[in-house]
Amino acid sequence: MSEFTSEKAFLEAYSIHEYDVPLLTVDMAIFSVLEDQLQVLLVKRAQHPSLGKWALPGGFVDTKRDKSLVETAKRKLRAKTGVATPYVEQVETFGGPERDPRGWSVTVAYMALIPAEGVELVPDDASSEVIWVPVKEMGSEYLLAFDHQSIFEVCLERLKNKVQYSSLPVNLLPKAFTLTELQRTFEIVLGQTVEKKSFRRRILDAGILEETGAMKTGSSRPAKLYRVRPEGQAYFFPRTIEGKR
Amino acid sequence: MSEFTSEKAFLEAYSIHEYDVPLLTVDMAIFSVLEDQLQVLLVKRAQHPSLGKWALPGGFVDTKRDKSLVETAKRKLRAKTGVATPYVEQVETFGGPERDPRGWSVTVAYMALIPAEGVELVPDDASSEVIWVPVKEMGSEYLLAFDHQSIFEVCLERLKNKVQYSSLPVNLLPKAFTLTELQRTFEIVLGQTVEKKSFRRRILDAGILEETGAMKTGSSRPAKLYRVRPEGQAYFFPRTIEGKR
DNA sequence: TTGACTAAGTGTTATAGAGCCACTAAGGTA
DNA sequence: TACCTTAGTGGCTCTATAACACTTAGTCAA
Repeated sequence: MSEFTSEKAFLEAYSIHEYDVPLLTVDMAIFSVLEDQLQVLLVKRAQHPSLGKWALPGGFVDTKRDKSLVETAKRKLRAKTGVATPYVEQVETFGGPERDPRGWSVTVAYMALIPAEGVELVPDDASSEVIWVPVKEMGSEYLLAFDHQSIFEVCLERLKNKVQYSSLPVNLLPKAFTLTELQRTFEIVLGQTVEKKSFRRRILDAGILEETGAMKTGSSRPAKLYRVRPEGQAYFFPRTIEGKR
Repeated sequence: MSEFTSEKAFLEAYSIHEYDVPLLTVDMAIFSVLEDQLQVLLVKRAQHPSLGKWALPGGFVDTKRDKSLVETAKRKLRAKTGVATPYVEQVETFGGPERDPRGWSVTVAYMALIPAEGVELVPDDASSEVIWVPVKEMGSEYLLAFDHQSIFEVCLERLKNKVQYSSLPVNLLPKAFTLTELQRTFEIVLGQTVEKKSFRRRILDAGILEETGAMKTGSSRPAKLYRVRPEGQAYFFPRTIEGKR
């Protein structure tokens, strides 16, 4: 039932402030590979609540400018890292009365994958410090604000899961890379080694890469350089990596 | 920076109503199989806005009672169908300035799978009618309120995708069922036939079912009845169903 | 120049879980 | 008792994976 006869009358009388609305934020787990380790980006909060604590980057939707939730996420990411074209994926939305001291709150969690090279971490007025932390050190060394530890764990699990059947890790590498570098990146995210021939066949047969034409030279046999085709950023393989038998 | 020295002082001065917060709702695509067809539950809105239009069931979080978002979803589902233990999965969260005439709004979309038998659809003060609609008729026959058509499509796509590598459709059947009935349910959701032997091997080798001991008799050879083991409600197969060669 | 070293890249077989299809089994019914 | 229908199986092919030894192409030091 409604006491309003027309929708127009209803909307004119409507004010969101009369209702008990939850607080809404967007948080991100931004992953990259540095120094042969999977790392996640943390910020030190420069604002209440939990001022001074480490947290996943995030914040409020700017209802004046953001046209969607993923825009909010990308805006936050760009502010911290300068990266304009990340791989971004919505992971899960968490809500409850206890997760934020300000009351019933909801956060939409995203994860992002970016290449480490050329990224410069920049603090802003919401965060006094911005750092990369190896995921292995999470949980012990760094105590996160709110429920960010469990949000981080969900994002990490999602990433580790997807490595097994998708090409997602290509988004962690620079524009051109060798197959060995790609394999190493997969291994770092997976947490185990993979067999060289199987890996190369899997990637090459998928047709998600193309040769740049250039070679990477070093102290041994030069390696072909590849780049990702547009459709290769989120390719799904017909089977998972099975791992050792 | 913050003008408050302590978090306590900050929280005492904090009022959510000073901020431009988005509207938050929870919506659900509730699926079931009736009359050999995959169907989705729709409600006719009894409230502004979009009064009188068809929509996915959903509504606001009850900040007094709900302890999490999935509780909100389950509460809505139970109110409409009476089903207390559905399979529920969060699908995606949608937000934007245009999707609701009341302003910048966010909806957390869930999908649910329930067995059709024994379900009684009950209207309440938010919905004047509650009906099952075959998914094939969606888009043409029923025009949904807000952006519910595209939310529905995302949920349907997620379901169709997951059928290929998970046991989710077991949640669409009553407590005991035959392998042929299970196969038929998979085929209905998949939208194509599957090969009998492969299907049985796949399901049985997974160890997600157990025999009830009883048989289903009819006008031909009796069939063994199975029930789902607890871990079988969301089992993931090592490979997808490949389909015809 | 050459041989050792290193990392890139390949040939080949084994394996697991899928598809295919014809077969047998067990009930009803005329 | 013959026949129909659906349940359930045997055994083959096919495909993408794992395994592992092998070849190739560069650097570097003697």
